[in-house]
Amino acid sequence: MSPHRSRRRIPDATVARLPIYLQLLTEQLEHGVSNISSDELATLAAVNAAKVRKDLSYMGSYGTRGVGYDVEYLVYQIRRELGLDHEWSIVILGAGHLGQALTGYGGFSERGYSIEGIFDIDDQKVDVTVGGVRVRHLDELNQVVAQRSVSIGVIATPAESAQDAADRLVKSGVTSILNFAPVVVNVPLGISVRRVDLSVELQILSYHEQRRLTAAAQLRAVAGDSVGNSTA
Amino acid sequence: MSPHRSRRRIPDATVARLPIYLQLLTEQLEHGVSNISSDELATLAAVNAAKVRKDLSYMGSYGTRGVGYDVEYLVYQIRRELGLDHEWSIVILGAGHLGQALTGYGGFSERGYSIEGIFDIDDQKVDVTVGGVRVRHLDELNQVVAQRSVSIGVIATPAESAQDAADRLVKSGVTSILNFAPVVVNVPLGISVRRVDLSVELQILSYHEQRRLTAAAQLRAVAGDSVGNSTA
DNA sequence: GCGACTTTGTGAAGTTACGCACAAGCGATC
DNA sequence: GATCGCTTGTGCGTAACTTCACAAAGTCGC
Repeated sequence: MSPHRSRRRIPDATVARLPIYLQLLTEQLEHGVSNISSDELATLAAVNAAKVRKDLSYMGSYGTRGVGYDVEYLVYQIRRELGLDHEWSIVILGAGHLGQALTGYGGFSERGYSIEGIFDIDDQKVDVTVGGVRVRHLDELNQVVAQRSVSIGVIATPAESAQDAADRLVKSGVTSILNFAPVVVNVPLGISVRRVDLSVELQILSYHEQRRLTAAAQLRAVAGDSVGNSTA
Repeated sequence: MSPHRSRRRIPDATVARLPIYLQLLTEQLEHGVSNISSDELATLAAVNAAKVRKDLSYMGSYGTRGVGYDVEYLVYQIRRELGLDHEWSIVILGAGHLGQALTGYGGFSERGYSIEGIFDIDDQKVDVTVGGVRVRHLDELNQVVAQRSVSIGVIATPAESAQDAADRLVKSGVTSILNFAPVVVNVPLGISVRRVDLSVELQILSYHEQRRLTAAAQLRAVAGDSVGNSTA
């Protein structure tokens, strides 16, 4: 997939779990926990302990046998691996509820993402301040991206404006895009896009709920059969 | 994992993709496209065509060789499989920006999720109307869940209130929980929880951006070496 | 109706991820 | 400083997922 690979490649599945570990470990650190075993971390993350150890081993071996891992050092290593050891400048396009929620979402600044600007095309929203950040007009995007060397853009617009937002981001020089709008946006080669659809997880959830319900119904039907087997 | 399995089990990886297909197909339908090939759908979803065909085959074989798939029928089948052929009643806990964004998010109602209530513990927020829904006090939760037979609860509270929200949801009788707060919540056995951390995808994105940057730096270093090897 | 062309459905091969099981290593205790 | 208990790091078998490749099955034009 990726044409570039430095010395040790970390599996995608592991990369997807690192943020979870990082969050749990940071939490533990705040609670004064300075050492943790793979077993404990596995319980917190609801995964297998061997998986935790293998995941962590991709970053080098930082645990002590018989003891566990130093939480602070682990946090440092994961942050470094994820590129969170320096600030990332990001911009948010769309100052609706979602844009505002993202701006106010502590998880971003907490992890080293600095919101350099939130933009909207609607003059009504421009100049309003949300979460300490003044909303700017979309026309100022290029300037801000260039000046603050922004490399990541977040699309929080309605679906119909998402492609336009993506185009403007690309033109401004952003190289990675996080798309919260429920559409697939087209971008030139070399630009990374990741999509987050807030309703996808809900649908996965209802799929399982659905199965649970039908399974229960079938059990009832079978039980009924074995008693008065008239409905063969 | 799941103790129940009806006739044909659909792989998790496929279930996770079905919502994407559904959304793309619905979009196509709106554009007047009535037939689609696995190849076209694969391009839209940015995946392999064989994967699309295999995914769709788990729901039974609804395509026509030499022609493709009937978009409308496919939409119907996916919806049925995901349990979207009937309405799901959901409640949202937390009326902050995220809760409001979710309430106003078209993707929910569009797919058959009916927001039966949005709740907050803060009296300041209670009785305000967001997205056509009046914010209620958390104390009314049990009543609404019972009356409207709600089975899915969404947590959109700050991290520190998430566990309390989960407890209240479980007590009220909800059996599936979608958690947007960046913490892991504990629930009794038999309750499904899925977590969505808005910053996880951002971290995966910056991981790749990071790698891209270091790969480029290494290339420059190598190029520099071969030209004027003074910076060994 | 027949041949050329298209696209599905799916065995089989290939790839990635998971988890067991255990040797290796570290700390503590006497 | 040897023994014991605990936890890491990882080789390896297995499972899940992806992709290839092609026969089967359909359409279309003549």
